[in-house]
Amino acid sequence: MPDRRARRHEATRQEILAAAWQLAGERGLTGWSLREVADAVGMRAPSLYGYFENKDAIYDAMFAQGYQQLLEAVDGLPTAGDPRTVLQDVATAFFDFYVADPARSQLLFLRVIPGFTPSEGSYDLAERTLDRLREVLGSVGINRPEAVDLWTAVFTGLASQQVSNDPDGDRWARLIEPSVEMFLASEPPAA
Amino acid sequence: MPDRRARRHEATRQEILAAAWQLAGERGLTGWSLREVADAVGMRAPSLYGYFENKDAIYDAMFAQGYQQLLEAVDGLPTAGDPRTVLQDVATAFFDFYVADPARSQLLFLRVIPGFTPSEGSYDLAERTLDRLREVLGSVGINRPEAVDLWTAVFTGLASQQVSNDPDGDRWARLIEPSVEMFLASEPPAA
DNA sequence: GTCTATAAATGGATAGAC
DNA sequence: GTCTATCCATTTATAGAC
Repeated sequence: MPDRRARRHEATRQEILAAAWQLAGERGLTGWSLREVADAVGMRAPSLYGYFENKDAIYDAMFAQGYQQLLEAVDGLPTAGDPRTVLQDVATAFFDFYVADPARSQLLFLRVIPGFTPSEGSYDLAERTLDRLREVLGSVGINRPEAVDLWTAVFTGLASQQVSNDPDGDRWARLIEPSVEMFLASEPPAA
Repeated sequence: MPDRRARRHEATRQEILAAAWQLAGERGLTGWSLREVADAVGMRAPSLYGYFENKDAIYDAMFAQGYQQLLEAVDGLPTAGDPRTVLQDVATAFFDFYVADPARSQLLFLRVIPGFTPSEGSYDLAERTLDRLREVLGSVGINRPEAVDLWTAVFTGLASQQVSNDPDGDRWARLIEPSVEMFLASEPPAA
């Protein structure tokens, strides 16, 4: 068990990240400054440097945290069982995750921040998340690498269109089910 | 025929836009300043204000120009004929357009710039481009609005995955043809 | 039409006191 | 661990001379 000081430090880090997420959600992924984050947690900007080396380190922690959240969302899903049901569930979970926080999705799935590259550790987490998706799809007989790539393209595409072109509606959300059917028809699960 | 002065003015505007595209391509859509654009065209930053009201006006002109380019790419495509061929052509044309300039694609298809909204005129151009796509798809019997939405989702998805996850390869490009087949199987062209 | 000069604000980041 | 003070660079944008 870590000592009190280390835990307090970690708690403050989380507060800072929460404030950054909030601002990113309100003003766009790149639409906030360190001063604003500091204000939001009741600090002055220089104090942030006791918790993060620089702004990119905050983005990196957000990147890792975002994939951690996605990993948990995918982990909570049932595997095996009726392929149609499993695929609808994972498709819906991913879609919901994507549209729930468009700024987060830009950070995780698009290359939007000039000069920012995730650290090796954060990137590993992204890999593990994709591995977990492969497990879920594999559990219902979707194993071809090309099928997995097609799956990610279709559902990032649906979610991205939803966010960009109908942010308050469900124009593309309604296409999740037909998309799964389309996918299943062209990619019949192997035994 | 406009007088020499107006034409020179327009030519300089185009030079400025070309420089902005170049910088956006090299450093990301938001990774450049007015000063750098000015340098690239051999001006000082304040002189740009003789051609564009502000930076967002440059983004707006780029937005319009990008959709103009897409419109021309779609207009150059054959309509009618074998549905499979027509759809492969339009899918490939769109995919190539998207990956040819990821910064342009972020501007046109994603909401990446904090605070920027295209002007009404520029947005109209985007609408006309989508109308033209509807014509092409309609020419081979794809008319249902949901089918068009699904089409845009699938192919923005493929292209976006290609750019973000395999920028120098063809991992998702190779899925264009199977995706068209998948789409056709689930959305048989109406007579 | 382009320049110099500069405003006015904002940004990330560091030094050093407490 | 947090602060004040400040650096230093950068940004968009304007005023006014040439």
